[in-house]
Amino acid sequence: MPAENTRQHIVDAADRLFYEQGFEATSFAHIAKAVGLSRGNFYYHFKSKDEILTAVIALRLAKTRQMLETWEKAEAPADRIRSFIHILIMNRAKIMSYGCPVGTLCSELAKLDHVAKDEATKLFTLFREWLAGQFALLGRAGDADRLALHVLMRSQGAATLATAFRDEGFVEREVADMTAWLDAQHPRPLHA
Amino acid sequence: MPAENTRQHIVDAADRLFYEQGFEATSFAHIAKAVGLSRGNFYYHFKSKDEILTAVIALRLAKTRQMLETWEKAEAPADRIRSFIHILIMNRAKIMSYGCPVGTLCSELAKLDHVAKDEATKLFTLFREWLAGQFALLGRAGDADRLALHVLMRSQGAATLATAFRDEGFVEREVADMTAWLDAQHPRPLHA
DNA sequence: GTCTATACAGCGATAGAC
DNA sequence: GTCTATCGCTGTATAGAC
Repeated sequence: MPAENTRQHIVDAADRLFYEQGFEATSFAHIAKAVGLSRGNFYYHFKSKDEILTAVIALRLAKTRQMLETWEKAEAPADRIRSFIHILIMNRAKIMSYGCPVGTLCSELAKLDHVAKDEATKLFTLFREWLAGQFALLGRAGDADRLALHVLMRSQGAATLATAFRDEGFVEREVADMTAWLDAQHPRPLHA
Repeated sequence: MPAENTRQHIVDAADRLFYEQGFEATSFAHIAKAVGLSRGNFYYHFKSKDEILTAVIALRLAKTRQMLETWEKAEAPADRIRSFIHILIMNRAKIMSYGCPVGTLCSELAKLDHVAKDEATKLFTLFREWLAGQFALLGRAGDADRLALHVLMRSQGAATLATAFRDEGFVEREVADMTAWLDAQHPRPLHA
């Protein structure tokens, strides 16, 4: 297998395992087993576990940028924000088991005081700036960042409680509440 | 030193370290060093790490019940909820470093699929039912649980973002927003 | 580029002296 | 009730054969 393919398999497996088990709790053995590789061969591709983490964060940033670009092309600003909110519905099964991939990673790395914690925060910053951009397009340039943080805050709170209580109905109500809040933030076209 | 004292010292140290470093990342060596005890002697007091975790959760539940009781005695219902919200201000330094002790523990134990995860969720349930009780006293018995979850959700979201962005001003704005929201939920006495 | 073998530190946990 | 010594295992990481 070419090195690039193997490398990608490692990052994909690490991405999933870091999310599902946490960074600290995931060992090389776990990743190696998931990829079907020997532990020793690992270090040909990555010199350390931190290097894998860096690659995982870079992958998540790239995937997120791609998702946001897709929304930018297909939808109107208000619907783009709705798409963001609906991640909670789309991924509710995983969120109830493992929480939000961004929030839980940032929290874990903060506790570990890990060198990559600022890099992980960039995932939040990416959403924050994108959401602010959408609110600006909705005529709320003056408080776009505040509104963006509000959406992020509610998503994170909903995800954390969804994990703790494992209540699917709660997630649906939170999304409905957020959507109602969003509709109240901008003039809706009457012909919609 | 009597066994009960030593046991309490262990639980206190573990409580702090589990919060600051996470459960998985905290070893017996860390706790032993913090208490000033040898690793081996540990097992006289606790048979396993999970047993220490159980004791830590029980301690947190007891401390929380005590705090809520204190508020019940001293304040009016609306002020009790304000006291809850103001935990974010009181503990903002720790929250910016380590997140919310309840939310981060529940999320970590969920990822680990740990046997004690439901026990940790009881910390949330304690706050949830207490908050619902206060909203009921404010004449919102009909949707008290929904309002309680809303307060919990916002607190959790604010804590997670506070940890990620380490922005003290953000915490203060969130608390102000939540307080304004709270004031809109119940009729305020005009003579206040 | 992948393997086995291995180093060494640290983990949770145990045994037994004092 | 606290200690030291130690077990077996797993952790990250390396060396070198193929």
